[in-house]
Amino acid sequence: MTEELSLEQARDEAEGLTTRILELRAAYYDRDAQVASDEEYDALVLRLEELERLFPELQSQDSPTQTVGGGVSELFDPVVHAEAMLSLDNVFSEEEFLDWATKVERDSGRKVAFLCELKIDGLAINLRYERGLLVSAATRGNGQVGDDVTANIRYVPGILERLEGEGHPEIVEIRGEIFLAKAAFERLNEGLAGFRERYVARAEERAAAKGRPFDREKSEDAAKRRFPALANPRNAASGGLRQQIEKKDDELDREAGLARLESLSLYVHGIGAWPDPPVAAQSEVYGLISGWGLPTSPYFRVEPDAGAAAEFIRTYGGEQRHSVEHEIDGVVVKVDELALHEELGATSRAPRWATAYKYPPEQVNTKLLDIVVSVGRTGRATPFAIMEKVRVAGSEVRQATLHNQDVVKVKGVLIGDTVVLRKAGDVIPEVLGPVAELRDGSEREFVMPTDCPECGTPLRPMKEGDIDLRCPNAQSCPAQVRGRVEHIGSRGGLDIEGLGEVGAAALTQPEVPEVPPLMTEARLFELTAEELLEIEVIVRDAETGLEKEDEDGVVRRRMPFQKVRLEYAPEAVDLTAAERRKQGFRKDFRVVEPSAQLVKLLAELEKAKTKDLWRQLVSLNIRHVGPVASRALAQYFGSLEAIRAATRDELAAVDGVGGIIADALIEWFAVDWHQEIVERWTAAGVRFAIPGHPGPGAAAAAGGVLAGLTVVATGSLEGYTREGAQEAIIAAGGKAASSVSKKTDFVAWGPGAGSKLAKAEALGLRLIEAAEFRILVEQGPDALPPLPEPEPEPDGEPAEEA
DNA sequence: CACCCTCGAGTTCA
DNA sequence: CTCGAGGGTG
Repeated sequence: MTEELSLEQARDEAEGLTTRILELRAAYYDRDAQVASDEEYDALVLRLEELERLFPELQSQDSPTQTVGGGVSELFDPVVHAEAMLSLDNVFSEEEFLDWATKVERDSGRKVAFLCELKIDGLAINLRYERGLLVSAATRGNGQVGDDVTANIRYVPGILERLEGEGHPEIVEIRGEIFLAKAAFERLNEGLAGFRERYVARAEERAAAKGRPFDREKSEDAAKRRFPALANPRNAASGGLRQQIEKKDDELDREAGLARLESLSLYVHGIGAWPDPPVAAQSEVYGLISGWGLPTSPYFRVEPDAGAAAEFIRTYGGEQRHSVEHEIDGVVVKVDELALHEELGATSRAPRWATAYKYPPEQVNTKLLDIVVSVGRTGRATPFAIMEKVRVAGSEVRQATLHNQDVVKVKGVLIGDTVVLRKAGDVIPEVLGPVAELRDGSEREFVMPTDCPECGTPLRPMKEGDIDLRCPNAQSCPAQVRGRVEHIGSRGGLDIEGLGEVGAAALTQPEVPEVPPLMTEARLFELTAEELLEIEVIVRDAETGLEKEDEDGVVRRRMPFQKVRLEYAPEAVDLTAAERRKQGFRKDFRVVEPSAQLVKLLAELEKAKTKDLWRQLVSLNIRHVGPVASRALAQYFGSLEAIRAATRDELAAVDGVGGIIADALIEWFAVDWHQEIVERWTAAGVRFAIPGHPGPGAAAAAGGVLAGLTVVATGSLEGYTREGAQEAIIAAGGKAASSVSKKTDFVAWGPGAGSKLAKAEALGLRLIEAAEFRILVEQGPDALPPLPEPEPEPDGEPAEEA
């Protein structure tokens, strides 16, 4: 998909396609002569799907791609709506919205008030009442004809068989939205887990009764297929309403089906054709409907002008979006005055007096192309999803972790599935689950490999009962060595420039046969320019993946002191590790364009030899020994030799170190190849000591202006790097904590501060900014300007002022 | 036995 | 930056 397409072009094309598809469908349902071949129809739908993948914001619930199996399903009787359920035109930005509002005001020739309401991400429904009695409930379908779901709808709370109150017309179509509230969605998913358990228990009983053997695993799989976890509220609502509830004779099936229906909610938001309404404004219609006993949304407001309406849109697009009980995909803005509806009229597909402001989707559908397994520095084998690139919550996502094989199973995703993707906490991509309705049978199950994908060693759990599988070949598994070397070079470790992801891969990847790679990190500090100069990689064409050749033959470039740009190579994904290496791919990347920088890396390595002891300790990659424990140990013992010589009790005596960490240290030092690392690093000149340290047990002279105080820094503090701020706190004798708790004394914050600042505010902690932070670490807390007396009264927080 | 904290892993962005 | 796991501390 290399086409360049603007959003506008795509939208125009999608609208054309939508119209054409709906026409064809209508023709089909009117039993008209076939106006197009099935292939032509399919091609239209395919193209629309492709556009919606490229531009998820074009996707809407009334899109023909969202109605399964070509719109109105054969499983349900068709219902012809008395009045067509029009869709709404969409706007995607404040600018577009204001343009629309301006036009409406101009066409109206007077001041217009707008009714704003949250657009629920659910299913549109049309309820037909005759003489106050519910006669049918239908989905929107194609706008003209929908699916009859009357049998199901009766179980949805809030639906009335008979309208209450007075004054309803003889025949009335009431439009609303069926949805699953977020909390109900959570509860329903928990409930489904219960059904799975009951299903398995029943299968076991039945097997026992018949004296047949019982295969628990198989039964659990069957339970998962029968009562699958639900991916997201919208799909769950849609699936729930489209059950064949009356045909379910199995007790569990029926019960689960009812639970799904009873979890749904309804809000009504309009009335179909109604020639002489007794009210003058749309907002009053809601009062009327409420009077008949049907639920209306509490999230609506009449705004006096377009500016106020835009404010409403902004409010619910931001912070408030998550505080609403249900998912929101936008705001519907209607002209409030009913008389104007007539005047403004409608186009063939949408009224002119209303528009839908669409928020950027937080959840999108995308294709799960593959599930591959990677091994990290600790040897843990982690499956992750490779998806068709898709934009979600403001960035493009292609990968998401699936943690382990159990999570893959629980989520129920198959390779080839269309999956629902979101960003948890707006940052971390997460696969929620499959859209099972869109399966075509070509999907296949993910099988967790039994062997390490990089070194072939059989994977196994570390301890009995562990879900995580690990590669036990810690010493020489390329993935683990690479990971450890990268960790050594990282900022939290020895902070070596040039030894990041690429550098580590280049040094450890045993892909050039004539040069021995770093088989473990033991040789890291013995590297010489001569040796490094030998390492070469084959340059490949980014398009074809073929080896590049010049007049001397295959082009080879030197590594790793040559800067390399890596590019994602999807074609490498299906290869085994050995094949990948042979073909010159690094993991799933290919080398695109090398260029020079060696001396720098060697100089950096040289510098690292005399860096702080705690950094060197971190670089040994000992379980549970991160920067904090390392600092404590380094400060207390003063040298690696002293730590190595210490007993378990002596180690555990250090503040912040307990039995487990002590054990981890002792076990680490007992391993031969670990000792070799220490020996060779020492021989190469790594200092492993704090110069002038008096020796073990000499507790750090507790001093400094911040003694006994805990400070957390968050966001960017002017004049400090993230690291620098921590150093400053520690240098002043304070504790630099990584998370905010009520034991925190000060929270220094700057631009970009996130949840930590929010938490600090909630806890009522003392907040300081960069300038005050400087005073704090240089002169101590007493030098800070006094806190203004907190007003005992109104309106909470004092405004923060610079 | 509660907290509260750190570790470790994963991800994408500027 | 966030989460879960599992550590340490009071």
